[in-house]
Amino acid sequence: MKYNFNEIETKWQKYWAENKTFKAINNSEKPKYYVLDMFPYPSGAGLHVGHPLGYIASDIYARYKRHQGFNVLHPQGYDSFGLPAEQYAIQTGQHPAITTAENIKTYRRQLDQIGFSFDWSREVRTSDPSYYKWTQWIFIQLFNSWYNNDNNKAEDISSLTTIFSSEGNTNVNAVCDDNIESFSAEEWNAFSSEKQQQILLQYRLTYLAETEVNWCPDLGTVLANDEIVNGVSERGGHPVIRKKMTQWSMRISAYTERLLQGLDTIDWTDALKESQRNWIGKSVGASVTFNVNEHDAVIDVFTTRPDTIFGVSFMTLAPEHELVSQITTPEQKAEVDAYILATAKRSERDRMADVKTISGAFTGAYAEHPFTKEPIPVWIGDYVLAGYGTGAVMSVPCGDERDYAFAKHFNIPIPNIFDGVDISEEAFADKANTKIGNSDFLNGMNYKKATKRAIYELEQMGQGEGKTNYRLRDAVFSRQRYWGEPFPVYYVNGMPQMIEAEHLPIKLPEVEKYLPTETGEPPLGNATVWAWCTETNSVVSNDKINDTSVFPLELNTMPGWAGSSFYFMRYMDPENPNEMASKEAMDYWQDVDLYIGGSEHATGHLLYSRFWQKFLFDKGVVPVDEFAKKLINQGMILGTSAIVYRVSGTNQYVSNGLKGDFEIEEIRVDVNMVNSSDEIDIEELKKWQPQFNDAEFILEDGKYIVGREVEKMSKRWFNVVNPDNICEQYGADSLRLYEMFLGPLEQYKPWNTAGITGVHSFLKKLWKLYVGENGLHVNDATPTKDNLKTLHKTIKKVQEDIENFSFNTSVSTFMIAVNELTAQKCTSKEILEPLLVLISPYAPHIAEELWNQLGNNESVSTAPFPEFDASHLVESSKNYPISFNGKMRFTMELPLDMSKDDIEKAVLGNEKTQEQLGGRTPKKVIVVPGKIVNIVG
RNA sequence: GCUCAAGUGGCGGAAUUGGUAGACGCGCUGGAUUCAAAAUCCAGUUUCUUCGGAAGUGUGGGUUCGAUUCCCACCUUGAGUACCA
Repeated sequence: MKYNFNEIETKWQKYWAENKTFKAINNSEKPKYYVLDMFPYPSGAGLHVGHPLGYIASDIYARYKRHQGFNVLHPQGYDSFGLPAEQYAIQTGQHPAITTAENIKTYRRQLDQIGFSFDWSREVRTSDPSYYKWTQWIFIQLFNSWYNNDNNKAEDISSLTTIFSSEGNTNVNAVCDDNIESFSAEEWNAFSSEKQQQILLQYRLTYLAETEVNWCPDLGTVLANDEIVNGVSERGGHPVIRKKMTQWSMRISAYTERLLQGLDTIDWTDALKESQRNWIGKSVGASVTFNVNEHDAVIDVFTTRPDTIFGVSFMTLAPEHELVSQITTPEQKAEVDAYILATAKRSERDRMADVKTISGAFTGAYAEHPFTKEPIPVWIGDYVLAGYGTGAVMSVPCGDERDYAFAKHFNIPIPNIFDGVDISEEAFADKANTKIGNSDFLNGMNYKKATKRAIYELEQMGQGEGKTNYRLRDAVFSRQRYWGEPFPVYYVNGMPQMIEAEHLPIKLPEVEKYLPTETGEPPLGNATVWAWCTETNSVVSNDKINDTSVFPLELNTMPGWAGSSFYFMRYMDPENPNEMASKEAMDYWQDVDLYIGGSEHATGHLLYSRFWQKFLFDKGVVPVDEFAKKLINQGMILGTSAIVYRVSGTNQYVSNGLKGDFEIEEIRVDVNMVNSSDEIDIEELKKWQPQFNDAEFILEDGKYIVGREVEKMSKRWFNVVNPDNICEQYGADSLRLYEMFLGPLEQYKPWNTAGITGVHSFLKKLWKLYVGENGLHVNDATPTKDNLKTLHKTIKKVQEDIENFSFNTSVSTFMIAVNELTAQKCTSKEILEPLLVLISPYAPHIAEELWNQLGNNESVSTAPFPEFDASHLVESSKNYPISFNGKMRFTMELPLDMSKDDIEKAVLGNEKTQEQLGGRTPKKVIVVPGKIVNIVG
């Protein structure tokens, strides 16, 4: 009987689906274990071999945990709202729901053929109304909450209005907008309802505000900070400009400190934690207020070095700073205006790229130093960013490189306030080795002391206070797109109102066109049935809008990260129509034990999810405030592109080895036309694209050899390898083993189809170990010592590997085990049966088939993981390596229970040792028990 | 610029309390089988070598009887971040 992988794999995939082998139950005697993958966005291109890498790893772990007796939750679903489906709809008019459903079908087929142990009964789709009902529900919860700094948690908005109506807002310690006017209880109660709503918006955890946002004209939408890379949009690389718009925002700033501290409680990689820390960007320092001379104005600055306040010799404002026009003197106006114009013309990107050029302008105004009362010139400069801190800095040229360079460039004095430090060449920014001088009451103090004292003095004068600043901004939550969650919001007199939870979901309306309207409104502006009737509590036609009961609905939709910020909780109870998930389900599953996914989500999905989880925890909805205990980032599988070389200006193509003699252009061609020796099939190439139809080829040794380049697997490089082909040719088990065998999980590694024959022939050998020409040749023979040794060292190694996520090395371990057992002619069931359990997480189909052939009726996945017995590995003696002066010379068999002294005697009495020593007496003999004997002569 | 990670055969990669470097696989070489090919099996495969050995884990130092592993400096590559006051 041959190893017919196609037949076996189809058979068992069908069996698992029909028997619901991997269905997880929400209560069990067994301990729970939750293994989660980052769910995919179902793109039109389908899966390539790079996509399943993380899924295979998590599947191995999930199957391993089942063998260990855990009740395992291992779900999968689709992040199915998003831009590509919408852009496809704009081009073709096809409804995104239809294309998305088609894509999901392809994904499901491709995932199924790899043999994952997902519990598909728990599938979620973020674009499904029964799912986004809960996305909308969470939005309403956020709207109805404020953040109380006194007890450090989110509270219901009703507790805030209670305080307002009894004592006003002066004692409220909340995370809210800046510049809130204070009011008394009487004033609050006298405010109109609209005014009250306006004020509450400044406290709510999601709020509507006119803010400066990142507007991407080409995409026709605003973007969050994490969707912008190097000043252009992450998707498509379009330019992004700053623009003031009224938008929904999420008050994630309320959670900065808890998001930071929570990182210490979870087992995520240091790199990932570090990038979240950087993104949050905490810096501790002080805010200082400088009075502007001859103006009724103050400049607030944030500084991390209040200890250097006596070193201030000028101040710098961002060119966009609101005070600039107010304080600029008539003489300086022309220069300042010209500078502002020049910087406005430069794109964000130019400004970032060019950090060396120093530029700025003097406003003519002076501020007053809070202690010395000296006048300080006020400049503007584009090295100060409007978006960070207050958009103004106190410049201390002796202690900051940028201030130093600016001062040098404009000939501003550089007073030295550091004792015994030479600042004639560069600034001294070292906090640790500072002794302050020339600074009145700070003289002689170190950084720590001086900082404390300076803040104290500033507070005494009412000119400043200790302050912590964060880089993390509130997250803009509106998108001007069609294919996203609609907001459960309608407007009465311009004020947003929430639709009551019992009327959710508010389903996405049908539209004729998916593009924004001519007036710049989002695509939902094209909907004709998109108004809310408060009498019937339903969506009605726009033409019924009146002032009393029918109101316009919000036209924006939610961003991509909304639906992915709680899906891991919904998996626990995905069909529940009454709750996001039942309390029993959440109490049972608690959180994700192992989360595997790409590191590109470090500052997006993974930060927002933590934010929502903490909020839902505050509200008592979820039982824990970090959703994933452990997280692993899998690396990427790269493609190996194939390149042909066209001789410039001709239709001739030159082989790789000869290209040096020509002026050439590189053209990437489909890797599937190239064999493992980098030789391309010329006939296929000619047919592949019209430009090659009558091309001529300059060959080497009668062949055309392509060039190779390792890069991201992508359609545009024609280097995509489809898992369908691999499964068909070698089987899913080969694919699974090979993806693991390629290298460490976290690493980036190139795909090379040629290498798969190694793991494939291993599976054939494994099959042959069990099945011969005339059927199964496994019997009840008593295992030999060698059999047991092979089995148990394999158990030990595989278990260690899985627990350390070193899946690549256990594939080698299996190969060695099968080779050894084959050489030992092992037929013993006692050995061969547990071996299948070890292999089944990696290659489940073949394991299931052989397990079944051995006469088991239950799935192999229900079998316990074999127990390791060290006694089979213990030896009575060991080959000790003997070295002379550190050089390995020979080995010597010695009993394991021998004492140190006896080993020394035995070694020195040995003939070979005598030979090595050549009559000399050794100075020293070093014995490391169980390892080595070293003789020093 | 800063932060982090990594540098081992032709290639992917093994090797952790510091103890025989190159496991396992690909590729390559030779052989068996075959009319031939594929498949399969066997042997070999770090480099140099006067066949005794010698050198060898990015480079240069250090600690140690002994270093791929620990320490210092440097070089290279990759990732992240970037005027954050």
